[in-house]
Amino acid sequence: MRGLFEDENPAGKEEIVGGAFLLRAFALAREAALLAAVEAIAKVSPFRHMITPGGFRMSVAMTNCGGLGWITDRRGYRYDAIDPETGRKWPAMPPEFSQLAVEAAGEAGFSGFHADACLINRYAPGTRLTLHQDKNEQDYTAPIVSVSLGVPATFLFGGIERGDKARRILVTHGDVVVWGGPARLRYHGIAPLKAAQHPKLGEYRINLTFRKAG
DNA sequence: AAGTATCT
DNA sequence: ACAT
Repeated sequence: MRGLFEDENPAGKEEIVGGAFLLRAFALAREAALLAAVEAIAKVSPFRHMITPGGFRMSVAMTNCGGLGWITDRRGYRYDAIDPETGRKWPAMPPEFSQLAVEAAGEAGFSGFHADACLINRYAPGTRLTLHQDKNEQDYTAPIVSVSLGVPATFLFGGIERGDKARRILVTHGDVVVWGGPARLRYHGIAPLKAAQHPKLGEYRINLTFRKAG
């Protein structure tokens, strides 16, 4: 039974499939620090809509922090230490980000996770991310840690092949999804965001995705 | 194809 | 299906 307010979801761990876990409300107590850090990062490296190799503008607005940032342009997908929009290094990974990532990974059974990249995605109503694999990282032994903030979204969690049936999981403010090991290369995405309002983020959803990219 | 168009 |  859901609470009267979306943010009242009780904390808890649920295994989605082998190697993938939903940590409900895991980041909730840190929302103020996380949102302040996102705001500071976006002042240095603003959210922008990147272009896919196919020449399409992504509906999700993105920025990064950490030693490496995920980027896409007509040449392909990759990680780079330099923000192509500013010509400077991505903002440093805030300590509260690193701490959240290692703790969430540990809670899911992946000890010693040290993220060197954090992709920050901003979703407006209607924005989506079609099913894809995270496969631009150097090795796949480290898990992926995905933190949801703001309006609720439907997280799509599929299989190893694109055509595999995807599970639909409602992720709300403060929820964290961690996947690694046998689930590391599973397809995943976000269904078109339904219009809603969040007290702190208005119409937006923010997602922090931590990786060991290098 | 981390996106879009088009068809059932 | 398409084919950066």
